[in-house]
Amino acid sequence: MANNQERPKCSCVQSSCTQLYCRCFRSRYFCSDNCNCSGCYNIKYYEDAIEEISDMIQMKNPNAFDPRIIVSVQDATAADPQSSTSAISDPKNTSDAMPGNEQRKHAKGCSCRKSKCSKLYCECFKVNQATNQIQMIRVLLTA
DNA sequence: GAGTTTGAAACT
DNA sequence: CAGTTTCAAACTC
Repeated sequence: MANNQERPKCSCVQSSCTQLYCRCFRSRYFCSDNCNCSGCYNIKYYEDAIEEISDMIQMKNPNAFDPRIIVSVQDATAADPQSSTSAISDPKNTSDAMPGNEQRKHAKGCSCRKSKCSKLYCECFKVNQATNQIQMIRVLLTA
């Protein structure tokens, strides 16, 4: 757990990594040494400000930081045998408080036009790829 | 490595 | 709420 395999890195210039443009910020990671951002405020030192800004954004758009986790179909059977009755297809089930159980997968559609969601331009595609890799690793570990 | 394309976020 | 602009990343050369 010490290593973050998937640390989103960014190259933000204008946003100071304080807007959702920034992948790190949107994923709620602090920018790291691997980032190429300039004027970055998304670091531990400015944690206070970041938190404040995040709060502001969340107030405007509660779904702003929702990870657009998508699909990961097989995961449902393996990790979540009992609660398959709900949560996924129930938007009214407030996603607010569910500590310790983050099996919910709400897909937030993309707006891809040209790439047909088969290029990394598509955020859904990216998430799928990441999920796929994680599953592969999990399979390897389980086997 | 510089320039283009692409889609998400921000803005009007 | 639809159209436009801004932004950072994926892609191309």
